[in-house]
Amino acid sequence: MRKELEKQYNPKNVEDRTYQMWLDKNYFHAKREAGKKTYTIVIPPPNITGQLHMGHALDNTLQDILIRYHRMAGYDTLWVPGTDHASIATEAKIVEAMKKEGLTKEQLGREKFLERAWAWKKQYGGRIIEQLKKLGSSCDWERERFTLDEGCSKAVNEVFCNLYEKGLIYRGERIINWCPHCLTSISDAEVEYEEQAGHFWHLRYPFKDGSGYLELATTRPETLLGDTAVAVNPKDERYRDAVGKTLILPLVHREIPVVADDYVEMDFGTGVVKITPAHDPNDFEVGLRHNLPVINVLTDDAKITDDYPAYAGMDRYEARKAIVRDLEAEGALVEIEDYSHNVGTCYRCGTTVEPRVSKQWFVKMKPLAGPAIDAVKNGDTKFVPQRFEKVYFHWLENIRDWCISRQLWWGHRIPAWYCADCGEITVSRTAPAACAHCGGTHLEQDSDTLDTWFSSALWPFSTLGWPEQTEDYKHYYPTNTLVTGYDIIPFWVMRMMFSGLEQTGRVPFDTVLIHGLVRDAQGRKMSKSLGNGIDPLEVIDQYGADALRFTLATGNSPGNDMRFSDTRVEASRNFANKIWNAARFILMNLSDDEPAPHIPEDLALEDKWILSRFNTLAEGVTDALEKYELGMAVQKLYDFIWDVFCDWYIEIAKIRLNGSSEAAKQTVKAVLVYVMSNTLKLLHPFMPFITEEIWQALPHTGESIMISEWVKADDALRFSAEEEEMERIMTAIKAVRNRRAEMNVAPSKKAKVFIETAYADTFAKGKVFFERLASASEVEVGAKFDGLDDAVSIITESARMYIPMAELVDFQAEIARLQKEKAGVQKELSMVNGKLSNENFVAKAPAAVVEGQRQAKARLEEKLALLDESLQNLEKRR
RNA sequence: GGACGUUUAGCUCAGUUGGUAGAGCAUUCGCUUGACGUGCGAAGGGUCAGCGGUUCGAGUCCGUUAACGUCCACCA
Repeated sequence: MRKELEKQYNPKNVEDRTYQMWLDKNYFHAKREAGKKTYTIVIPPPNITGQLHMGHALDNTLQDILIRYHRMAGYDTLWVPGTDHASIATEAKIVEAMKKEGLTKEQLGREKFLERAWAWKKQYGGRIIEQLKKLGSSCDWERERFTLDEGCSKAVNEVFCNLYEKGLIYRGERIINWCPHCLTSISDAEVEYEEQAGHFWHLRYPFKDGSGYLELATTRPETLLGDTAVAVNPKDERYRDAVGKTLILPLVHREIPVVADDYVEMDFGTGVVKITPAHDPNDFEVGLRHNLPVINVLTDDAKITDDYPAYAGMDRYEARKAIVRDLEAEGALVEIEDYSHNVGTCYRCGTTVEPRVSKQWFVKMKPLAGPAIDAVKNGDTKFVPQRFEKVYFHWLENIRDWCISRQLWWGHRIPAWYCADCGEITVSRTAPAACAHCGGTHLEQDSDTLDTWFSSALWPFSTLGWPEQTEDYKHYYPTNTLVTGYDIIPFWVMRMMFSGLEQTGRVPFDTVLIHGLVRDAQGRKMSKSLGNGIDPLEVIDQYGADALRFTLATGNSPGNDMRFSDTRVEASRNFANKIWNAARFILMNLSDDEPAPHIPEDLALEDKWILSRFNTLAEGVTDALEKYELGMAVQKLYDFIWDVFCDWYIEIAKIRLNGSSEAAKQTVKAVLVYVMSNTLKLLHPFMPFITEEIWQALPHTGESIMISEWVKADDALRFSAEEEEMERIMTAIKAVRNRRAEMNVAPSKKAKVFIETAYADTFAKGKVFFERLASASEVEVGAKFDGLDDAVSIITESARMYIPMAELVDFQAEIARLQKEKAGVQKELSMVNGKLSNENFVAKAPAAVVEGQRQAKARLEEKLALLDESLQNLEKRR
């Protein structure tokens, strides 16, 4: 007994069961099959802090489409899943949770804190994996990884030591971005700039010798405490004499020099800049050039240090007020001006970042950036769409050394030990027993951890077992496609590229497929603070995973943002339902012993037509997938299934299914099954659940659609003559429907149709279609009919049709209508003629285009002749 | 200041080797059509942001202007 399908598709009855079946059969597992080409994707590992959002849903839908397509197309396909420990984000969440219990990190201690972190990982890491499964992601769960697991940690240590040994990692005192809330350094990429309204405080610093003042302006008066110089441009005539003189720093009354440095813009403000090397990156550089002292005035949490008793313990904004007040009292404040400027904030918590001099670990970037740039320039890795190469190049070409140490506990601890005896550093892959320099045993490991992106950078190879030369690594590395959002290029893509090249000598992937952001229906970025995020799981619950996937894949072009709205998901849900009902119809007509899909022998016109159209579809979908045009592929499928297969072929198929010929029934059933089940294959990467469910219900060979063979275009299925014949018939049917609708004739009112045509053979084959699709009670095809002068006439390029409904004919209106139609045809024809009589066009345009125009001309002329003839007849009658 | 993107039907968007435009939704009209009203048939609606250029031919290539958006830089 064939399964009775419900009238509407209900994804809830299908999805979990189907996914479990795939898991049970182990279809997602890559088996390192000999002789097969490999196709590998490593997942951008979601943070364990959050849950799946629409961005993940898009990212993973695209990956799953590519993975499922390649698996069917015969590749040994691997999708490596996993999660990211997200050091700073996770640690912040745990600290926050602890705060509610009245606990701090320090009270708990490192070890206990890490226990909590691992418990967190277990709980939330697991949740996100479950969510990926709900989406239908066909990841190889046996190969699931975590950035902080043993293997990845080993890779991290290996890379750290390797770079250190090559002199590409160093420890040094530099100015870095410090987050006073997260209490850690962050990298340049982790700073977000935002425009803030602020002020310009104009100050004057007196010369020591009493010869007056230098006036300057600052946005951060509190840093005055750490000023160690004032700078002017060496070319600035106004201050030529001032250079080399000594100023008295207001409030502090320290003596500071006036230096000359090109960094100062003469045109901006007064052309005088106060220099605070400890709290401004540019000033730090100036300080280096002029050997200025570096005076740190702020604590970790951005409070004034005890060195300045008047302000000690005040946070930077309090101190600012106090200092401004005191400056005013001292007469050093000239004026306060409103000023809007960009302020760096922590991408994690939004706190204003404090540039700060601090001892940190860095990766020397210049030697690593070069090969990463070259690899994209010479095409070893390409971006889709290509324009994102520019973002990539821009970052690498302007890159500064990467600050990789973080004052956090949750992460890979830096494999460096400090010797209490000699003070030297020992960097080692495993905990050293003794100092490498003096042999002392009083070693203490660096308390810092590494930037979370340090381990992410190794993800394409660390997940495959590197640094061991594992079978997986040898088999699946380099990977093929990396799918990610454009916002993550500087954080991740770039770093994977230089890490892969440096460590493995090869690019980590050949293609980077970039997608945009998913925005809400108003085009706003989905965010927690706005509360406008749409939970993919709720969408799946309401409409099904296939509908969500289809929505995300459709009408989306690479690299562009997309808006997400319910009406779009509804359209996708309706599409799923349409497919479901097409299948239901086919199944209704099948017997229990229906043979597996095959192409029968005695094909009718419409069979050849649909097979030919299907063949074109298979070719187009495959082609689009190969070119990463997923939106194109899905559009082609939608159009074919709905407009071609359902609206035309199934309707026409009903004629034979209800007919008396058993042979014809077998043929049409076979074609229905063949086209349906093979179309489902093409659709499977996009809508895996419904396609599996229907495919299983249809006659089939094999266990599952997801491991069935991809459909290849086949020249034996190209029937261009039949396609043309069907086009003529379909155009005529549409014209009849159109005319009837214009005249408000109810479909139930059937009428005889006479078809005058030079294509009598074609229309003879299509006679029955008119009955089914154009409300014809009877159809006659002939070269010429008489006595139909009172009938409604309809003219296409291939035929003149008459419907005898004299009561509906108004001759005046009819003449006007035909004349209008004639004018239209004439206009088109003169355009075509214009082209064809243009020697340049005929000579230079491709032959196919010229030929197309010739055919168009012929068709238009035929139609024009038919129109003329009808008009003459009508004129005569009047 | 620099770079990039967007500007196509009322709305949201497709349109990839240049051959004078499509979809979904919305609107209007008609439909108990034996798979589906989450449906069927039909209709209206666009000088493809403006200007200039290349070309036989430009939504598509080049230049330029404008609006909007994003990223980068940061003149303190």
